[in-house]
Amino acid sequence: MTHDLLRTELRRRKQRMTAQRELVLRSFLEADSDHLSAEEVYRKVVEKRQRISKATVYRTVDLLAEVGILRKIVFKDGVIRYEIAEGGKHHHHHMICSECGKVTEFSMDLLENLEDLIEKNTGFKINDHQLKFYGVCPLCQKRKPARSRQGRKSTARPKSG
Amino acid sequence: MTHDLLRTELRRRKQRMTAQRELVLRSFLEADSDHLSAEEVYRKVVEKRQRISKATVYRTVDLLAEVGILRKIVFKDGVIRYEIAEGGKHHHHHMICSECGKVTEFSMDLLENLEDLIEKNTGFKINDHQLKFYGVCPLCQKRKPARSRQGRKSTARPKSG
DNA sequence: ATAGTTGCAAACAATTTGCTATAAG
DNA sequence: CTTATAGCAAATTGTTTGCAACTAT
Repeated sequence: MTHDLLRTELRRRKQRMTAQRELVLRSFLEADSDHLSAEEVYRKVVEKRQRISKATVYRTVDLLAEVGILRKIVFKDGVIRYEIAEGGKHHHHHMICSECGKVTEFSMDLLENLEDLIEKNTGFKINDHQLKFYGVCPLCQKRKPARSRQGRKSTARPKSG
Repeated sequence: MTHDLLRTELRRRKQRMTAQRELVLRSFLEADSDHLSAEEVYRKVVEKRQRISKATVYRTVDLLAEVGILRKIVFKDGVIRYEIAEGGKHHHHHMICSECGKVTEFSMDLLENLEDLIEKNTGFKINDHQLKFYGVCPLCQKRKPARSRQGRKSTARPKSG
């Protein structure tokens, strides 16, 4: 259970388990979508009529990432998101649709071996890797058979491309 | 020549070649380091005692990316950077040191085939992919043989981890 | 009791936007 | 001349920080 992992880690660090930390963790466990930004976590907690501040959310996701419960991921929009790390489970990767912003996951072991190879060749000590594919999902391909010529920004989110 | 490519594309779009666009493009061509943020481009231009505004830099890198001359990349700090796309040249990838922030490139064809495979399996139309390794470079490994237990943030840049 | 934690508001950083003056074609 | 573009400052967004009031342990 991720909860216990957190409690244990907090004890080791002489830090405390609080209602807010529980709420943030729970947001990820219950989330239909992975990849939550601090803002999204905040909204989820508030929607449940629980009390929390944004600053606490930022501090908590950061803490959970340090402890290894969450993993930080950033897509091209520059917004920092987090996802559950799920133990040392095989890495999954992300496919991001540049039209609708939908993120699809897929797993691939492949890169694990690569880490070792690269460590040997470069002397880099590798802790993490992230592979992302950017493209257009099947649905959006149907929606937009022809591409307009004017440079329009993605309507999926602020910024990005 | 990248310049001509830009001129041609601009003509097609009924847009104009300006001194500022030239300056931004030149910043990338002359840069010792790849991976420039808008802020960095701005500083480079100003250092050369040329006139430009930040807004123009932001608009221009965006334009250059749309045209395909630059490619957008974002590391875990959430800052949007750009690098020259260099024609359809084989992708290179990035290894980011979490201690000093240094970025090392390496190339790997491997993923090109993968794109096709994934397109077939998922129906996604893939335009781009990015692979990043996060770790500690050889130099920093020597500097910091033991890791401190207190959660300290990277000193390399604002934000990040 | 004693630190660690919260919330708030203010600070900061990165990026975008509205508008007028300017300059490219 | 006409319309795209630059510059500037103000607005937005995402994130961090200082500090007094709280609350786990």
